[in-house]
Amino acid sequence: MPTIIDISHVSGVSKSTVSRVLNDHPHVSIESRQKVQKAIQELGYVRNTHGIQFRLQATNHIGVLVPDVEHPYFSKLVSTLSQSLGSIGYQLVIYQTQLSREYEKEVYARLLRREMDAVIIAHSQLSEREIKECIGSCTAIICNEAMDGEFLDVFRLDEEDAVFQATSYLLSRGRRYLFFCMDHLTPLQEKRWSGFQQAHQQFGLSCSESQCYRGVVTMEDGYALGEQLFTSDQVPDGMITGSDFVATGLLRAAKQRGIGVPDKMSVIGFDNHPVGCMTTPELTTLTNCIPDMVQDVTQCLTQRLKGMQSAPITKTYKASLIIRNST
Amino acid sequence: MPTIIDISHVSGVSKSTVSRVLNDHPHVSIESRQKVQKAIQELGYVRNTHGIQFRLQATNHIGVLVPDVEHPYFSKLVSTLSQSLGSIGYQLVIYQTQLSREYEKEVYARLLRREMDAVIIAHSQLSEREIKECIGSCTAIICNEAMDGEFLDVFRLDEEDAVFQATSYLLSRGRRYLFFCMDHLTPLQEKRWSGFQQAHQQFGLSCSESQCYRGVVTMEDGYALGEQLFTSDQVPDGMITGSDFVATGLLRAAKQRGIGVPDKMSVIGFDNHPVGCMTTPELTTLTNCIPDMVQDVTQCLTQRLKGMQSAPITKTYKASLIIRNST
DNA sequence: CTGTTAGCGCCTTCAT
DNA sequence: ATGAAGGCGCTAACAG
Repeated sequence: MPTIIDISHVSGVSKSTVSRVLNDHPHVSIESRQKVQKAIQELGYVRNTHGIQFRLQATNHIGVLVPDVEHPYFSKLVSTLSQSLGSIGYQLVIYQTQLSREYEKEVYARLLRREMDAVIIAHSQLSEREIKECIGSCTAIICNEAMDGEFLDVFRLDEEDAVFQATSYLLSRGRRYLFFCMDHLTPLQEKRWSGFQQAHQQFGLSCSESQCYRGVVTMEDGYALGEQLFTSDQVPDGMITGSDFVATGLLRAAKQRGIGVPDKMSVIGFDNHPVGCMTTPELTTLTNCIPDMVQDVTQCLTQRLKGMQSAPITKTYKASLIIRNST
Repeated sequence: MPTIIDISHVSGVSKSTVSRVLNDHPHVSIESRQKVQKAIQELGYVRNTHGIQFRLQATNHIGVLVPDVEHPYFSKLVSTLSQSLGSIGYQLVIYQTQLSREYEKEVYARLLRREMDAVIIAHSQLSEREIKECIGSCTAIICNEAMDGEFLDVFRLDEEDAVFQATSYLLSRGRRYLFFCMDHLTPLQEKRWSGFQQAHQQFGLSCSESQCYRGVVTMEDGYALGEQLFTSDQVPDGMITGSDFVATGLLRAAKQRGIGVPDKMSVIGFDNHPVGCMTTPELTTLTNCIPDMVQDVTQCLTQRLKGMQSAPITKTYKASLIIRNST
């Protein structure tokens, strides 16, 4: 494999000049430039990224922490992030935690070792303080997870408000026995539950922990929960879910158990996934904020990697309720 | 940032010994080991991955080429690959081509520059020969795409057989006017179309290009196609699709247009995604082979990266038809 | 078991 | 506009 030294020999200039040509520096004579380019052609030279990364102590790789990219929300997020970061020269490396705290810490250890230039945390099982302790002065941005922004930049949906909107809407339509399903247990999901509770409070109604189901993530989970719930003697008149997929599973179970939607029961999804338009009835849902969030995260990240030292930035986005036929 | 030199000073051994401790080499006295570990503690030393990668000329990063990770098939594939490779110390870097030949070539250029140790090609717009020309002696494995295995290792579903099975099944049940929808135009999709044609041939029936729709990828695409087809005067009595999502869209359109499934028309999906159990009727579908394929790809990749020089390996997996209520 | 030594390929000051 | 020189952090012969 030829190196810039070989190029410098063949082209008759110094390796400094070769490097300058390679990096499009100004103040290189056209003549030198051409000699170098000719030598590059002749020798079939390709730059060795390891040398560059070593010298610059940067990889141009950004890690992203997600529970699992198979989850439609996270695959959308990863797709959008990869596009956005790719367009400015960063590559996205996937780290699927599968909810393991140990694995998550391992990723932060890799960050310390400089295996990546920064990490985007879309899901975490640690507290913001714990994360900060793990990463030291490395760059990390919270994107999606509902941290407080005490130590780190945070970009997130107002989850509390989102579920508050959905819950209030059902309560305002006279529904009185609602159930809520959350995903994996994280700060984000707790905020959602809090929104559920607050809406009840606002209406002067009470609700209890027994109306909250945890660990309901997939279509199958939604279906299984529906099968259980709709054959019990405590059939709800409204369900608020963590994703359109879960809601789809619930609709399926409701149909099989003869529970009319929206007559007897309302169902609200989350994320405005296309699947919500394919169900019968079509799904009322909450929008997420992936496009805006990714854009802001990308910008913030580039600033931080350039060395910007300002206080942590927090930005919150509002969901909107898209009303279709399941409510 | 302390380096192994700092450690060697503090611990009173040479940097070689420090390196040996760091890499768990045998032939290091317990005494030295302890001194080094103590110094590492004291100084808060963390290894610098750039130095290691530079020295070893390896990144432990594997690229994966997909059209888009938002596509459920590819998000499943990426998820499984990431898990499998992660367990043996490789990280997965996403490259979404969005069907761009130029971008794909750019990724191969990065491979040449050693930005990654190898690339897994799950989708390509180039011929196998073109790919080989781009990557030279670098490591690339075809995983999913239907190449011939002339130059590269290939792990793939027998797409022809899969669609042959599906088509034959419908023809054997008396269906006579079938339509086929394919995804993006790639060798893989052409094989599928070929399976469709062969099944017709086997039954002594003819079929024409007009029965083949291209670029039908998402639920919305399936729905739009259904809307178009089912309001025309050429309503098919069977549809074979490239994914369960497309099939779901078709079912939706059929329902809206009053075309009974499976009475008037059969629909067959692909991939055995959970969504196929949530539709009405439940979807007949073809299995993919992601788990087996990923396992074999992982093994092959490690061999290649260890320097194995054997002739290209080709392995083909068979799909099986899962019959539910849409046929 | 340990230390010495020699780079891996590149970028970047500092001269000129 | 160009060249010389130094060094980023680490591993792996090699010699003892």
